[in-house]
Amino acid sequence: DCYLCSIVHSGFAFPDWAYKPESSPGSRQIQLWHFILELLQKEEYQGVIAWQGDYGEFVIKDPDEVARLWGLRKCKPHMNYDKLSRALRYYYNKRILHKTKGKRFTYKFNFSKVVLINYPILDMANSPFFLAQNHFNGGSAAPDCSPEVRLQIQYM
DNA sequence: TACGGAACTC
DNA sequence: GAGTTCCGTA
Repeated sequence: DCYLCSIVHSGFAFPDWAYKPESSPGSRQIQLWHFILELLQKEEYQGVIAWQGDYGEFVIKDPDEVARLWGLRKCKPHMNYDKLSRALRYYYNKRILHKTKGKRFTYKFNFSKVVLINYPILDMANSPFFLAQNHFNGGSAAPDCSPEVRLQIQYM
């Protein structure tokens, strides 16, 4: 881990506010991208789904298993990767996710969008802080941080 | 494998 | 609104 990552890991936990399910009051049901982040957060699923490559990029290493777990959560015993991936594709227009072309089973989160969904008042796109953070991301201060660590740093 | 329309459900 | 199911297309 890089220096900043180790500080963040030792001092703070990743804030739930970045993706808490309660913040979508309209639909009580768990959202797929919440579920994906949930799996990504737990080390026991690293053989199934894991952060890999660019910031926000993750690979579904075992599509059948991810689909099975998702089906379990939603009580949809006939869930499969074909159906799950259709749901992921609906996130493209919403700008929550996009596909990493050429890389099999690889998608990428748009984290500024993910935070905006839960905390629209932050309106990062129009804040000077967002611009400063962009500059920060361009630098080499935190080259090896996972997206959640990067998010954490943005709000330190 | 990956995409996106269409009908359907909750 | 957020998927689920099914399917034609590349």
